Amino acid sequence: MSKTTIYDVAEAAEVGIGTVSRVLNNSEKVSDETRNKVLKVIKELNYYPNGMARGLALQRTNAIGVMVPSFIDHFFVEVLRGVQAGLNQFDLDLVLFKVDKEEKDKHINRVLQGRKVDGVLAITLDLTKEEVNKFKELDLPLVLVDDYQQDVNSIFVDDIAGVKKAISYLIELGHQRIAFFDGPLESNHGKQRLEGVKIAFAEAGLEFDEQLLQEGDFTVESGYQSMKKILDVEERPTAIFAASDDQAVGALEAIKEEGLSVPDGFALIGYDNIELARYLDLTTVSQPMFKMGELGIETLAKLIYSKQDDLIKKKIEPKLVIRNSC
Amino acid sequence: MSKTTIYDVAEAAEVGIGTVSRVLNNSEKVSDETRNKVLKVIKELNYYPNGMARGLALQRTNAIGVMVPSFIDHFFVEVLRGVQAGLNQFDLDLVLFKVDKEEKDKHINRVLQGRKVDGVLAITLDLTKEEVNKFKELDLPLVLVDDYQQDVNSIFVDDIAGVKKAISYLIELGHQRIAFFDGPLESNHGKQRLEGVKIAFAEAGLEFDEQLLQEGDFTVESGYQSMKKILDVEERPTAIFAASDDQAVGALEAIKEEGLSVPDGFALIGYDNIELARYLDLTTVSQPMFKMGELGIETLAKLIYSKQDDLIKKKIEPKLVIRNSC
DNA sequence: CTGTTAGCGCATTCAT
DNA sequence: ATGAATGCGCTAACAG
Repeated sequence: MSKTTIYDVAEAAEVGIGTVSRVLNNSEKVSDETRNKVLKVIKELNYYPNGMARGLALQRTNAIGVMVPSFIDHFFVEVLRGVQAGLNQFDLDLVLFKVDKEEKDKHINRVLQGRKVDGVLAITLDLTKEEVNKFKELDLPLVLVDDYQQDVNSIFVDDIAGVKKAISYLIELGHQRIAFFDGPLESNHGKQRLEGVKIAFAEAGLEFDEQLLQEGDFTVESGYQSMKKILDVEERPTAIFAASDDQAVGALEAIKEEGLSVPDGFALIGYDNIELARYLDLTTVSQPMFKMGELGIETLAKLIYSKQDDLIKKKIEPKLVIRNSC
Repeated sequence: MSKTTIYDVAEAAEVGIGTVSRVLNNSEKVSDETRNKVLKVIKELNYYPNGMARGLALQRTNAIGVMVPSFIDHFFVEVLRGVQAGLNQFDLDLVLFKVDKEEKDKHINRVLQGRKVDGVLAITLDLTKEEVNKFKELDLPLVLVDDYQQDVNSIFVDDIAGVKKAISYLIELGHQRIAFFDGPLESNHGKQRLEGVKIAFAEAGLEFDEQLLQEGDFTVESGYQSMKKILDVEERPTAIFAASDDQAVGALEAIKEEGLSVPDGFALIGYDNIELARYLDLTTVSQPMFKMGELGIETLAKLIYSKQDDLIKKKIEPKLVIRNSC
């Protein structure tokens, strides 16, 4: 029972393997009679075609790769769920590749050259132009999710719009001194979000005090440290805007340690709308993560299986979810 | 540049493809001179072997499959992280298969027969004997994670011990009427945990009031509904033990709606120790999810690549994490 | 030590 | 409509 091949089926059905292959691939050129005969044998023998062999012959794997940073958090889980939901419409396998920042090149090469997938979804990977080019050279379809690049298919959220919504809201509430806990300034998100902050201030006729900018890395610990520093500033801000909910959570801890609370001591806004935010009653910028995953694979599938080659870009609008932290 | 094959390398290096294959597979039987020559060409041409072809020839894919329920929650994410961590030691790809309860058979067959993986990790899948047998018939190594079966490799947590710890703790605190919100009674966990509850009561010389048993499905909504029902019972319990943290969260909501709180209105204990539990200050039974994932792939790798065929079973002890919800 | 050849399982011409 | 032959890219056994 260990391995039924197309030859076994052909023999049992008393036809050639070509015919079996045809019914397998729904070719029209088979008489109903033989088709049924073959189908019956296939069922009896519980036969399924070997994926590797089919891949080799077809030059197609029927699988898509999803590259994610080694750091798996709520964000990716949501995106992954979206990917899976989208995957249901197609008959594709999902290969998960973890990409360490330290060994980015090695990991990318592996995905690229192993040729085990027909296309790749790169989630929040901050790929460089050079890295993206490798995909082009090898003609492997690529879609960036939560990342953006000039001439690459991208599904991304309008960072600047999201940030502006948050800052504007705080300003409306009367806040003028607002601290901003950003992610790494060399990351796309870090840059974009800082720019958004500046724009929002400018549009309100105010100026952002760079003293109140803290560079961090989206983690709880980072938010905690940033808040500690802000508490030491001579003229404290009245509001905190964190570039991730995790950072907001960290900030909250530091605020509590100081004997203060939210929103009385500080107004606080996060980013991402992770599940925890609801329980903490944290106002935050919501990113449609599930949707991004879904759109991502839909886009990729289109690229791969309908040979579309025009650039596909989808910008998604984030929403401000207002709760009681400011 | 689109496709460099072993033939291109052989030609450029002026050797036969056999030789190239040998250096690729670190065969000792190649002179240093030719080896270096080939290696140089490989680098120049940026050549990587085609995974499909290699898989076909070797009857080995260098990938492992992870089957997960369609319902992806915190629990699974932690396990997956463990899997990835463990995967790092080996050079394996990870193929993720979602298994719908409704189409279990179809999905399992696909994994089984597609033959795109060398072995499978089945996480929290409540596989039947029959399903497990399919793997045996096809000689595809299988490791159950968070699931148990007589003669299958399994990494599992001692459910009964975990439940006993929770119930005993409540009894110590003086509670006698304890409601239990279980998962589906036809699931392994559902059965085990209920049994644990009964044992714990028996050992304390008490009897479990079946009226206080609520069957649910591990979700927040389920916990909410169960709590609603319990609030209608004539003689209310003083404590609630939920079979998942999510259920505990749902119960908490219902308790709050009733104008009561925890631990004053009810003592509350959850199960899983998800991240949220910490923030809710919820006492809960901790399952080492990350560890389970790590152990799972370690076990699987051993089965596949060192041809061990003795049954491997690992029982992990859960811990009671005491916080302030009771 | 190295080149050549025969599969691995399937899709796809090319004949018929 | 169908069977036989060829190739997908690679490994391994076989000669030399």
